[in-house]
This record gives sequence, structure tokens and C-alpha cells, in this order.
Amino acid sequence: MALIDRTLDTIELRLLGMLQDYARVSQADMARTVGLAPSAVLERLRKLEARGVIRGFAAVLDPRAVDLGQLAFVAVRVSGSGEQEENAGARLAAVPEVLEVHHVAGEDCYLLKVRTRDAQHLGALLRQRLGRIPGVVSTRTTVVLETVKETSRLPLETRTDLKAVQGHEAVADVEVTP
Amino acid sequence: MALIDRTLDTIELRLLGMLQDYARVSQADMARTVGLAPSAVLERLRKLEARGVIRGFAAVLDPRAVDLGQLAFVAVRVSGSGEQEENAGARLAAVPEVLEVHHVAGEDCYLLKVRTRDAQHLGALLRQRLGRIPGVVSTRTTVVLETVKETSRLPLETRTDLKAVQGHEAVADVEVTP
DNA sequence: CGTGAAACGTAAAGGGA
DNA sequence: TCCCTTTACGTTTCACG
Repeated sequence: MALIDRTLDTIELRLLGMLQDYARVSQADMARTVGLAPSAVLERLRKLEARGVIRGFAAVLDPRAVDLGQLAFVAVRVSGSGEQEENAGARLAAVPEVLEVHHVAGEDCYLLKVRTRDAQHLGALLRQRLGRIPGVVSTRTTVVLETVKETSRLPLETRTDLKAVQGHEAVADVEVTP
Repeated sequence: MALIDRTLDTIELRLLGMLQDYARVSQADMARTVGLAPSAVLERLRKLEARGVIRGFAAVLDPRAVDLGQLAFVAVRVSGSGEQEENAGARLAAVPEVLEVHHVAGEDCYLLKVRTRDAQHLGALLRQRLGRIPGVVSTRTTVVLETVKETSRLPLETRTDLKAVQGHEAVADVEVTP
């Protein structure tokens, strides 16, 4: 797939930026902002989704409002063959309270991001659900006291943007002697 | 605010579930699914947003597609007064590549989730941007080799749901002798 | 990529349980 | 308070140029 690495143009970056800020923005608004027809915006969005650049659209909820006020990171040590290790990863990922599973460098094989109601429920999850997964040898938990920032918004390179600005609007503000 | 702890009913949980799965779902679709008029759905969504239950709607992008293929978790040790500590947290949070800043229990004050282009850029970020923040004493970085699961979807209690099903559809499938 | 028209969705007003 | 219907307006979608 040569397409997967195809670079994103200015318009696509601006569309992605708008969608990261507010996924329910209308195509018409995007069209007005980037100066395209709505149909062209729709086409670009479809292609971005097909290319896998856009993975999905998610509502972001307040964890406390759904009784998941306790956040923790859990380092899980796994023993056994590579196959058994992968299997443990998949079983960790299958737990709904486990929001993230990362395979990390170092002695602790997996790093998990976990949300539970409170510390008690966290303890129960560790012992009853995670600890019982075959291959899981030990866990080391870091409890989060307060979250200062939490976003999935990726910083989009504005380099292409700047280039384009220099090549279009900016030149209108500058004396050019041909 | 007594409203902040008000519990969510079955319909609200279903709306939130739909929005978590696909934030661009139309109100009309939600209305059909939960069996309400579109206007009632609109009203509920507005209240959920006003209550802060819904924090926002975000597009989820493939980090590699925007040249942020290197994920890492960074434990940051901070020295100084409580005020200086908070200030360091705010400055860490201001870095776009720093997606999350959590204040954690234990000797390492902050745990960060960071995305960069590659290991080189990660190193540069650590030295040039994070290391220069006043109060930051040291950092310990865990590099992610592979992400098995990464979602922001919170598991919603289906207990209320099940009750409702028992009270409605389920009874239709069951012999009831009055 | 844009146009145009049909199909569809949204949001506000008004009223009822 | 919560929900419904109605209605005017905006948006999405698709065939076509």
C-alpha cells in the first residue's frame, strides 16, 4: 500500500483539525471554512476514512459521571512463550475497564491504562480479572491522583500550512518586484 | 451543584453509548433507536453537555498518518514548593506533543503520555522542551513498542439497561400467568 | 471539483400529560 | 419536567458536467 504514506495537503490538515476539535461539525461548515463545495469535503472525508487516517469519531465523556473516577496505570509482567505473551495481551485488551494496552520496552511487558469506580474496585479488578489471566506474573500499579490534561488531539504539522500561506495569502501583503 | 451526581437513566446511557461509538450519528438515528422524538433527543443531549457528562466530540486519527508514530510514557520528577509544582504541571500540559499529564502517587510527580515522530524527536523533546521547564528534576521514559488497544470508550453500566429489558421486551418472550 | 435537486436532518415553537 | 408534533430552514447525498 503506497497510499498509506501519502502526505496530507493543507485542506486535509484543516479538515482534520476541525474534526479533532469538534467531530460533529457539519460538512457545510467545513466546506465554508476551507473554501470548497460540500460535496468535495464529503469526498475527502470518505478518502481519509478509507485510508485509515481517520479511525473514528468518539464522544468524550466525564469518567466521574459514569462512575469511573479512579484512573490508574498498571505495568503487567508476563511470562512464557511469545505466543502466550500475545495471548495475554489480547485477554488484557478484552477487559472493558482496560482502555489501553501497550507493549513496552523493559522488563514489564505491558502497560495498561485502567479506569474503575474507586481504589477498591481497582484492587478487585487487578486480583480477580487481570491476575487470573494465564501468563500474568505480577502487576505494579500507579494510581492517578489528579489529571491535569487528557486529550487525544494530535498536533498537526502546520509546516505545510505555513508554506501554503507564504505561497498564497502572504504574498498579497508583500511588495513583489518581478 | 446537586445535579452533577444525578444518575443517568437507560435512555441517556444508550445515547452516550451510541455517541461513544460514532460521534457523528444523527439525532434522528438516535431518536429511532431509543424510541423518542428527535426533539426529545436534542433536549437530552443539550442537558448532558450542560451537565458536563459529555465533554466533547473528537475525531480519532491514526498517529502514524500525521507523523507521530512514536508513543512514550514519561515519569517526571518535580522539585520545589507546591506552587512551583503546579506551575510545572501546567507548562508540561502546554506542550502539544504531551497528550496527557497525570499527577500520580509515588516519588515521580507527573506521568505524561507523549507522541513524537520517532525516538530522535522524543529525545529532543525531553531535553529541549521538558527538561528546561523550571522545577523539572529528572525524567524516566518508557518507550512503547506496539499498542495493542487504545480507546477512550468508557464501559457504561448496563445494569439499568438489563432491568429495563426485563421489564419490557423480555416479558413478551415469556409465559406469564396472571 | 462544482452544480443542482431530492431526501433527509435539525432546531425552535407550541401544547399536553 | 419531559415528551410530542409541526414547520421552516439547513444539510447531505448523488448523478452529472
